[in-house]
Amino acid sequence: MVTPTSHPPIEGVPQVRSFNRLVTERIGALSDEYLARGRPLGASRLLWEVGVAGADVRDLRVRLGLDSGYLSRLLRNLEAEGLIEVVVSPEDRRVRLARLTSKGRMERVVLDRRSDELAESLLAPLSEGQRGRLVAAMAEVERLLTASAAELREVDPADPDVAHCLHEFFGELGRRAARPVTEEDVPTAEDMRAPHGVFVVAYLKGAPIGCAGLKQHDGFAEVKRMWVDAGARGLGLGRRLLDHVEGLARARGIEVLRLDTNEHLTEAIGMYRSAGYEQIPPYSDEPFATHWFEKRLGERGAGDDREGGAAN
Amino acid sequence: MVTPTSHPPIEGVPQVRSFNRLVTERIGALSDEYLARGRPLGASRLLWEVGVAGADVRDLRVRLGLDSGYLSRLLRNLEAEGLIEVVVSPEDRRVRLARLTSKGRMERVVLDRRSDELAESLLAPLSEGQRGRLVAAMAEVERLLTASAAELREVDPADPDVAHCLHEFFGELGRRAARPVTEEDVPTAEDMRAPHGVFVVAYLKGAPIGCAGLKQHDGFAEVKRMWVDAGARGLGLGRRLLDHVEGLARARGIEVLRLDTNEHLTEAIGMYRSAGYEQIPPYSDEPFATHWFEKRLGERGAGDDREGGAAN
DNA sequence: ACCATTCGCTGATGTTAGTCAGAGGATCCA
DNA sequence: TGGATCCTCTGACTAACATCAGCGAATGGT
Repeated sequence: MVTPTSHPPIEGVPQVRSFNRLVTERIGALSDEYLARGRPLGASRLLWEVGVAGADVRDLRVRLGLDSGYLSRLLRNLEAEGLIEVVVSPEDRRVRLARLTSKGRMERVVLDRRSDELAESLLAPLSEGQRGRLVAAMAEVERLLTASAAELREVDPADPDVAHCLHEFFGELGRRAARPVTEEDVPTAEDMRAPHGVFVVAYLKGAPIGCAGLKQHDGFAEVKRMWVDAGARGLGLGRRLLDHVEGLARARGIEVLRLDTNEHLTEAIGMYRSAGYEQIPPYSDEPFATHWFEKRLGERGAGDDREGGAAN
Repeated sequence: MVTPTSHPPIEGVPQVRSFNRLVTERIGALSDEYLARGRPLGASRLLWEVGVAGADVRDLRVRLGLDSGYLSRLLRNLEAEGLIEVVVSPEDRRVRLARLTSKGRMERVVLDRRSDELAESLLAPLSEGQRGRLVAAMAEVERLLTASAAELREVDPADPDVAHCLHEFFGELGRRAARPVTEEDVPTAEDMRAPHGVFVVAYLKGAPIGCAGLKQHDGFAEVKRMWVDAGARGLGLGRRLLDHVEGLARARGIEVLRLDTNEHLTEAIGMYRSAGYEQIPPYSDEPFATHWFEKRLGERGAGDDREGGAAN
């Protein structure tokens, strides 16, 4: 799935390797020590994932990425310890529901405490100032690794994930522009199906968190439905989507990209400008459009050195 | 071993926990995927540790923290794959020496490449600027986690680690002061044995990387032999050692601390001043002493909130 | 009413990781 | 020279972490 760019060497690889080594050793070893309470670590994780609200077994399987049989066994072990109980779901009697017993809830509290202690054991030896810097640096690493984990995929416009994205997109547009948007106002992405267009969805841990579409016209192509989930902003994902779509357009020999947007989407407008788009007169009559932009795609230049054009 | 401070809640615990979760999942899962080349991960790690120069089995056992029997088995597996060969050491025929065959060296190169690819796969989706920030933040996390992993232990002055520290200390002192120091000039730490003093050594991964001693006199105590290994500077270890020794002194009811130092140890002098030590007239005639300092220990105040006094 | 599918469970089986006791040879020290 | 110690290996064992095939009950679509 991941195709590391091969030719231009990426700066910082040794530092990343060194980080990986240190962090997996230190954090990994400590986690075991703190969290395996006489129980296999997998069971502790499972206990945690069941959570106070309970969860159905199907979800747990997906979340933890476990084999159905294996999970079943783990559940029975926890059940034997009296920490959880598994009952059939009232809605679908094939589905089973795991939830914590009161003993299980107590154990979960203990686990929570142990997690805190693990974190404290890392912070405790440091001075006040060092702690602050460590926490800040960890937050930065976390943000950027999250950004890096986002994956772009070309998706068929009929995919439910596309509908989700468009729904969110128009929902926000309506809110920002203070114009109510009903279900029927939300268009499909059928006009961006295969030969005449592409629809790209950004995923994080399997959930769609952004999108962008490309629609070909005569002599130019149009970038449409640029959206990034509110919870995933600030990760540079919008720019990445745009770069990706531009790469796809370039690969198809397209030389001019256009797009329209709404005056209330200020961050988007800023991003388009900084990506080299210039404002042009209206070329469409989309309901929400207030600003129109255009960019000539030259040869791949500086700043385009990622995502490998049409790859991924 | 680690005793998390219990009462004053430590800031940043949730952030650290979140970081731990993300990093173990993301890096851990990726590591497996990239490095387990059809071989158990442990074997790959071992192959790596044997290294181009070869290593004797005893060292490997310590470095990887493996059981003697288990390691033996792993070695035989690698041997069966034709990746290493194990021969008896010429110096001590009990000891066995593992070294890579040419096939093993090639495999190690592949492993190296895979590690690079792992790192690249994290960096590749990011923009130039994000990469720079990620690498910088990783370096910061690594430095601070290393600092946090350093462990202070009270050690008997006869321990060979103490000799090592003093040797390094006087070596550097001689170099800085441009005055040759012979083996005989290096004193022992016998005057800091149990009831009349303490000697504290800082360890990182089992290796001594710093020290500080406390010697009790009438009416005051003296801090002596403050040293931090050149490779471990900038981690705040000097200050931590000093704080720790002050805590020990306080616990013994000592109210006045003195120390002498040499004009060429400028960082140390800076640290003493910032820790509240004030310059006083000479009180000793140590060969290298050029500056003398004193600090009155009051009640534990701000900035002393770590390491829990005499604990650890 | 039927069939395909979904869901969870069970049994069989395999690999990885790790522990423990002790054998056997080599070395060190008194 | 004789014990104590060191180093490695073997055999026996265990726990954790899976994978796979198939069963039986429930469900949804036609």
